[in-house]
Amino acid sequence: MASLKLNDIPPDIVIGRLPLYLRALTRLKQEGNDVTSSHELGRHLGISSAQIRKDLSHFGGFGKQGTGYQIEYLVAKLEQVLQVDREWLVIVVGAGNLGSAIAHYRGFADRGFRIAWLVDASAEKIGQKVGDLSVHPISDMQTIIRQNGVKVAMLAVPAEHAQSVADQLIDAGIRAILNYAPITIKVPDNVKVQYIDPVVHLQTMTYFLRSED
Amino acid sequence: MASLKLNDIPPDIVIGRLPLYLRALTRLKQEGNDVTSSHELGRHLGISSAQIRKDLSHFGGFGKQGTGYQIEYLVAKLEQVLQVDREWLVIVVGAGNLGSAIAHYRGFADRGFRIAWLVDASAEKIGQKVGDLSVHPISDMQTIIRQNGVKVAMLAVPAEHAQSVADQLIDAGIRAILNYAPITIKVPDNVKVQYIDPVVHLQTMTYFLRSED
DNA sequence: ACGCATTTGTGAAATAGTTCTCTGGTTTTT
DNA sequence: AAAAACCAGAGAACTATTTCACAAATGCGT
Repeated sequence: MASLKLNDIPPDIVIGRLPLYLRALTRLKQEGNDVTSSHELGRHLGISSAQIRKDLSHFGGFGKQGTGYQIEYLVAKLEQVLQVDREWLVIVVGAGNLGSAIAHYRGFADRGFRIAWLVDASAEKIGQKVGDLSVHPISDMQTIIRQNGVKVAMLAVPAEHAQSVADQLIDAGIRAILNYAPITIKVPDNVKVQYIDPVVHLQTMTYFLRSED
Repeated sequence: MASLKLNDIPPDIVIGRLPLYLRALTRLKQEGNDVTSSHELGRHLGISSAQIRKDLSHFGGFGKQGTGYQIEYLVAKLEQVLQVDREWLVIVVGAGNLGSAIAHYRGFADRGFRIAWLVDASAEKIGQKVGDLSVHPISDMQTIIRQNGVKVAMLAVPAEHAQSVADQLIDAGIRAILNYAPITIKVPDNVKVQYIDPVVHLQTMTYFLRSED
């Protein structure tokens, strides 16, 4: 297979920046650019050029001295590194306002993810149409995951149900959970979790809202 | 004023964890606990106890040897540090699926924020009811911000409009922007920005979805 | 009253991450 | 054709962050 050349073990924090590089590069491409440099990319992202070069160097030499990076090539490489050079099927748990908004969002498709199922616990939601999807009962959740080999889930249920739903997801084979519930969940080492809690971001910012300028 | 005792300048990364501590503490309180320890809190959050003690020590000694932390007291202190011991008025820009989901979400109120206005650029949305709010025209945005001294905004517009809307927000007095658009925006030093892009989180996780376990 | 188990806060040590600086190669300008 | 401007990659230096380890304080059980 020899899928990916690692010059050493890249720190997690580096992995977390790669999607940002990918996003910025895609935009630069859309704007008509064919090549870019660590300096230009850094300017777009508010990151030092040295950091970008160092980050990329963990995965191989993608650039050319004097020229910079061929955007198309670098995008392909980063997609390969992040394994989004394929399509991941995603199941969304919770068809409330948030789950529905996720199901409607058009921004997943061209970045490696297809929202393929939406499940909910409440009887009155079952069968309802949300965008292209119809809401499935949560009792079918594990079957859907197992039969389709789903590995990625988004969790948009109330905090009090997040842990038990996560347990069921993992039991059925889910290995990556994007958790919108404002609570830390416990998962085994072989499962990844990321969190989205807008209030955490807001509270981080209000800390700095002291000075009068 | 002498509002906050700082033993030294706390790193930004520490500030980013305080909302997580606050969230976990609030939950512990709800579950009927009155005191906790750095060890217990760390277990809930998947963080070492030493880190929690070190983080808190930047703002003063909130605990008691042998006993731990009085949750109510620590919550009050953290709210004070983060300045969420008051209510921040928030304006949401963009009344699409995402903006609407934000406007409906009940989780802001008890954590320091009140979603008070929802504005949108498209004529057909103006006047529509979204939860308790009605959609205002984006032409009123700066007036709303100025007249009410709004400092915090959430940005839920398409990527191509994010920068220009941000510029207008900042011009009107906004000092903290939570940006849901998948693009990095440029802001002056005295403005804080945080980003929420679910795809970035998903792509970070798929990197690790290599091994078969 | 005393010993033992707990627990904080903290300086020191250990890790981790970022920036600097230079080498070698490329492109553009004159 | 030479000079000047660019640029990636990488080791070294530097800075930041986390963990360790321990003194001092508290509460509990006997």
